Amino acid sequence: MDKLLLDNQLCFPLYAASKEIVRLYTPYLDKVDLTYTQYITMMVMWEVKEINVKELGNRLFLDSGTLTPLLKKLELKGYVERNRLSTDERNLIVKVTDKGLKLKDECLDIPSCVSGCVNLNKDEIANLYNTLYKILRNIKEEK
Amino acid sequence: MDKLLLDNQLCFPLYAASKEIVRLYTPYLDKVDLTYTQYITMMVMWEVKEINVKELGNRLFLDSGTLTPLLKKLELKGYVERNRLSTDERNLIVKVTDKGLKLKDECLDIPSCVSGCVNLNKDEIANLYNTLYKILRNIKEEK
DNA sequence: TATAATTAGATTGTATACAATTAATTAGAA
DNA sequence: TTCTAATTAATTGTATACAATCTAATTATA
Repeated sequence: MDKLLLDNQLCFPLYAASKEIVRLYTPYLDKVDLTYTQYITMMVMWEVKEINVKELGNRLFLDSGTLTPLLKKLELKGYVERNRLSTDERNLIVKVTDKGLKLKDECLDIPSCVSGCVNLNKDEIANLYNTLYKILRNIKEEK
Repeated sequence: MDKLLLDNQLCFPLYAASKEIVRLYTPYLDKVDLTYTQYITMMVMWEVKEINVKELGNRLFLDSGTLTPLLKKLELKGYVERNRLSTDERNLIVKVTDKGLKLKDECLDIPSCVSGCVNLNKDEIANLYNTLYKILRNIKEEK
């Protein structure tokens, strides 16, 4: 068995499926002028309202090299504010604006639109979800 | 149930796990001077020896915007040759070189190194593999 | 056969990703 | 307290990704 055959890789379909699903989001995200990465960033902001870059990066598995320019764009669009924490100026606090909160209403239908295209049954969804988070936990533990 | 909560997304752990696993490859791929995308491209080349950009893109779920610069880099490293098909000059034929074939020997241990870190059992691997390819098939059908 | 339509790659522009480094700030130890 | 270590973002550089456009080559068709 050839371990270097593309068909024998687990990572490749993961990589490809991830990209293809993100691509499915594009037409819907275009309508609200967000990229996929900006969209998941806003999800965190809708949930926590306020967070520093470090913790945001932990949740999204992204570092400041990705987040700094991305957050500047979200700030330009008026969805978040960026301010240093007065008690510890190393921390940049990202805070969702009213406009940012309102954006959520426009995104409500996006998840169902995309999940329709992926077309998995409930068991497959649950198993996939659990396995993916198991992978993420395993990798995080080894750091 | 909040459909726009990050924890309720299926795409997000897919996106994050994909990135994290690709990152696991990096130290091993650095040793053979390949990026992950270059690595999966070489996998196809090891299998088929010769292919045009279009078909390569179909297999890898990548387009010429990604592949053209990537293939030029692989050519610079001496792993592939790029030549137009004389019978139809629109086609660029990518052909693996002897040096490219030899590279495979240096990559033999990479899959097992990475799969060790992911740490899933056989059933989980099989289920994940099947579900991911089901997603890819479903998305491809809808195009 | 002349022209329109199609096809295959290449190019352009925008937006990630991430390693490595830097800068500013704070915490901690001598 | 003073100076070193650690922490947090920002920056730099390289490599994807991909939509949109462009160019050249080929095919289809009126």
